[in-house]
Amino acid sequence: MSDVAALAGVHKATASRALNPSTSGLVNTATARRVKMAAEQLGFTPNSAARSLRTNRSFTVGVLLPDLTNPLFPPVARGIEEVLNAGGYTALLANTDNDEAKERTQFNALLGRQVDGFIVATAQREHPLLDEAYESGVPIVLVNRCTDRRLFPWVSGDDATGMTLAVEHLLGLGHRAIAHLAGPQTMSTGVTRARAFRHAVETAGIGPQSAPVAVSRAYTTQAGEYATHELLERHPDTTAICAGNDLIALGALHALKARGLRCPQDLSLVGFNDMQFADEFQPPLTTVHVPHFGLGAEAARLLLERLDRYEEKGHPAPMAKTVLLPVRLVVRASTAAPPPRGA
Amino acid sequence: MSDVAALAGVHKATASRALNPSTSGLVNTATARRVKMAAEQLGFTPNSAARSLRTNRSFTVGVLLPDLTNPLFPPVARGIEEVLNAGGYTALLANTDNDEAKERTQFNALLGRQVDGFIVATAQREHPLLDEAYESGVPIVLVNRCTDRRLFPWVSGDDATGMTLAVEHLLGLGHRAIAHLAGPQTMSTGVTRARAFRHAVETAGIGPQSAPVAVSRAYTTQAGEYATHELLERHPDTTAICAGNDLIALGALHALKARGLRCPQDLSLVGFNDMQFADEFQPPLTTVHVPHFGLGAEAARLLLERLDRYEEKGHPAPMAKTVLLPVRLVVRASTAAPPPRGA
DNA sequence: TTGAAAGCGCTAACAA
DNA sequence: TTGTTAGCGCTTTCAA
Repeated sequence: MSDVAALAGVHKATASRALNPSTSGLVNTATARRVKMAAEQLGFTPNSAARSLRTNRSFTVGVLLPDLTNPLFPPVARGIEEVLNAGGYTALLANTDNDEAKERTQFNALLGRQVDGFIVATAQREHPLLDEAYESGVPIVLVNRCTDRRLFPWVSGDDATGMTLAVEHLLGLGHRAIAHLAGPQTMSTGVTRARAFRHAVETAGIGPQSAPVAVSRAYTTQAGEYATHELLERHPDTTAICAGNDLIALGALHALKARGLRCPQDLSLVGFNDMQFADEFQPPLTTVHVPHFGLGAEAARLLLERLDRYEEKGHPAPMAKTVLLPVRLVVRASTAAPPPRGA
Repeated sequence: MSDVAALAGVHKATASRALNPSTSGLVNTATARRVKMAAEQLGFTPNSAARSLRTNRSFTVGVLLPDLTNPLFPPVARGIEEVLNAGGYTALLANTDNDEAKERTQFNALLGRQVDGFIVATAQREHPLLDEAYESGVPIVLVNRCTDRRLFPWVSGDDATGMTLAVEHLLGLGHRAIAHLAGPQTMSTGVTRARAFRHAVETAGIGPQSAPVAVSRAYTTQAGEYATHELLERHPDTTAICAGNDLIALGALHALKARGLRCPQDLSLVGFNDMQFADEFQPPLTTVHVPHFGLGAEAARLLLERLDRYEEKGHPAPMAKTVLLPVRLVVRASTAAPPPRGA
């Protein structure tokens, strides 16, 4: 930087001002141009560590994900990356594997790296770490899941509408014995979708005994498979299943095969999320499409907004606003009319 | 840090020494303990920007990937993350979308963030950016793909053996008209697998006319589908296909369906990589399993080694060593004996 | 074994 | 509009 200043024949402070978009207005246009030329010529790259040290901002955002290997999250990460990069920020991804201790470690490591804020996709309904983080005042935006205490801005797909769409689709096909394979009830997505399911079947005049809810202990294929067996043992007359997400639905598919049940001829199945390759399952899965890239992008936008206000006016009262992105039902081959009665 | 030093009753330089594992040997054991207690008590986190500024190292590594959304790369990223974190480093992931300009931008952005080195999964056989990077001396390790100029250490699955396994499996089932849907020949994986294919069929005494190679213009479902149609137009008597990767194989599956061909009854198909959900395809895909997590982990290990040597003795002659991890064939339902002759 | 002091590269308050 | 100066928090050389 001194070299650039020297080459341009100005003081390094002036060079700094010229090179920084937010302060380049303070400098003579001609001088600024001269400095930029010099910087270009010398291939100057500002030292971000020095800048961070001085400004107390790293232009870096920590992103807490359960697991990059879950096909749900790469699109979210891409959406976040896209918006953050455009704003001059970099995302630091960290996987927590749904492990509270690991999450704490990652969170602290990220804090040590002076991240300016967090985007968190790992929220549980009760979340001590997030409660503490709230007290500390770090800017945080939640994506996909939220905590019961609505402390932070939150971006999600419109789960309730999605589940309603799924149930109505099944109803329209003639199903009257519809079950829900709910996700874990420790997560907001698990209860929101289950609640919407109950409301939708009730509205259709279907009693709880014809619309059982089984809870899968995780959003995984394995847990979904297990829960399906359990469900069908107790409710063998079920003709359709709404799964808490696509992985649970995939597990259900496995369970059906194991029981010699055909999908959709014997039993219809609807997933949730429309994750990558859901259309390659056997049969291709009818599911609720959630715009995951958009979720990430919007979450990043909210955080950037907060970060910029943070910079300008100090700590504003954080607004725990909710952004629900629209979802739609994608009908594929896993749903059909129920088998004829008594078959 | 000054606070910690004060609480422990020592100078901040001593505190620094006590807290840093590599210099804590220089300090009295009792003093060191006292300092650590104080740090704990105050919840002290060292400012990484200040450390970076002073030491000229960020303990950060840039990772260039084509696209996180391609199921190949999340496991690689996880392997990298695991090893890097254990060594006190953080990975900065960047997606290039196979776009040279975007890659350059990302690379420079990462350099601006003072990364200590790179792990690159985007290598093309000819790669100007990597040539320049080599001149500049930044530590770099290649993963999965490599350049023709073997400038950097490189970690990959044993593609040649994998392809041989695939061909031998097909041969064993009785196939004598085997085609290869090669990946782009601008990438090392594309040519290595194609070369191994040619060698394997030749060894089996099958002439080139019975073992055609069609080149897919990308490692995507779409490109694979297109290439399959092209291949089958010209070689309708093909009874088995070795695909350059699983996405190409998936495209082939689509093409077969479109042409009214059944897999594996009419045509057998082998993929490459054993990506997530390859076992959910219709039919479940026989493919060559590549240990992607291991690839990432090993690449990170090589880079860390280089980085540590770098620190200790200045710039050593970089060794362009190659590490090939073992692969294995996973037989599923997309391969079977060829249809009876004349059928 | 510890303390003193300098300085990494940048930005921002203040002065000119 | 530009220059001067101080200092962000840490590490490291040198001296004690």
